[in-house]
Amino acid sequence: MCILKSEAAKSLNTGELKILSQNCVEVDFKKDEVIFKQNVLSSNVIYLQSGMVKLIIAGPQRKQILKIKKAPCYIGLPTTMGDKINHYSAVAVQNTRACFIDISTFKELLRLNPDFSYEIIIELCKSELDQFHRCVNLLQKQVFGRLANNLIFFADELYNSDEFDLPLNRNELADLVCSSRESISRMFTELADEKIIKIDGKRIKILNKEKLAKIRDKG
Amino acid sequence: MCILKSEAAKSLNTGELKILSQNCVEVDFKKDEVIFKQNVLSSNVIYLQSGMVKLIIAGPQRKQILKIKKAPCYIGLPTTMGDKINHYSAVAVQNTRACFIDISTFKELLRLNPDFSYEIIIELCKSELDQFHRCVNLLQKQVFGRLANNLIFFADELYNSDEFDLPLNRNELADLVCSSRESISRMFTELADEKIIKIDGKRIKILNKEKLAKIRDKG
DNA sequence: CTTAAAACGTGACATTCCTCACATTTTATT
DNA sequence: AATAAAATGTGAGGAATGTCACGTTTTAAG
Repeated sequence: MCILKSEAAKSLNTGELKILSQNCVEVDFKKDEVIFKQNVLSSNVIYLQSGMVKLIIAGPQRKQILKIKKAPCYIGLPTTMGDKINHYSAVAVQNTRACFIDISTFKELLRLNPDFSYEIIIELCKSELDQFHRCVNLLQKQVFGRLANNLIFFADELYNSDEFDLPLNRNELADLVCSSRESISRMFTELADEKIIKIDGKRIKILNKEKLAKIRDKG
Repeated sequence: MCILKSEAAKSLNTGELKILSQNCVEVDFKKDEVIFKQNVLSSNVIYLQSGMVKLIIAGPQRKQILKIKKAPCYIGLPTTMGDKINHYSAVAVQNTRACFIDISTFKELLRLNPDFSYEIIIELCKSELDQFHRCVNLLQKQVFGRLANNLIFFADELYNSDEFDLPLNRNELADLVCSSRESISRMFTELADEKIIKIDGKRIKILNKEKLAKIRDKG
């Protein structure tokens, strides 16, 4: 049963786990499949078992990739609990397995088990702090710094390796750092020219992480 | 007792309210006084009884005003529960009365009362959704749109009036919309020239709200 | 009331980076 | 393999806006 692996679920007892297992459906998604959609009624809390997902919001001018999340984690907690309607979409960037928990079941568990609630509260708080930092970073740095920031995030947080396949194409990278496809292209070639990264299509290898970190930090 | 007025506190019973009242201190702050400070150990959840507060984070290049919050509300919930150290500061922008709740008391209440936990969860979720929208707005709009957005926010959400005294000076407005003092100045004069607003020092009167809303929406 | 300090307004200039246009490469489809 | 479609790279030009410099106004302090 999927959610068993969740931190928060450790605090559930056998009876509660049974409730959960009876109201929880596992679904597989292929790359680019939509897991939930902005403006649609939200009725499930989703726990990612495996894979990776991008959260996308339709902004006033263009779409914006809010963040990329890797299993294991919850997705859509704020949008499911915070409003009746989804405020953003979730799309698989790899093959992904997700566990859909009915919202009333989830609420029931929160009510039954304060420890579970507590874990969820901590998770929400951390996520909001994270969001503050991400936002300030995007706002105050120039495109170069924002791109470097994300490349290092990919290497350190998503793939645990300095060589990886980009989870996004150039257009989506632009949507992630709020720039344009052309600028991303230009910066990639510049980073490659300076031997900071090596690029081959979607394949990225970070050659000089100190320099890249300097670009990230200087903005 | 201050926190009685909180939505979440409605779910507390008499015994729980007693615990709360015995571990809760009211403090008054004058304009510009610091309520809590970034990078300092966080040990209290704060409930604003009256007044108004700005949340400020030190960004990579400059300071950033995350948001302005008006009583009654909690402040610092994410930063107190999400980490040991404050990730941002809170400063009064008016005379403000705040209720400091010891964090262990707060956690105790969360554990005792699932309804209270639930209310906090909902509040955190809404706040994160809000933060997503604010962030995307700041990222995708030009300075004009961001400024217009905030002027309308001041009028509609903070003061419930189209005439008000700005809670921030020009420099702080720049920190709020991530721009420069000079740009804010120039935009104010331009908005005044077009008879969209009337300015007299800190006093602002919105003369043509439709036009202002158009500027906000067009970016 | 006087004076210093802070806040504010405005012009000139430089920089970042977006947009448009088009060529090239890669991927998908038949 | 041939063709279409999508993704990518690159140059030129322009718009938005930050920075610097300086003058003026407002506020605070003595």
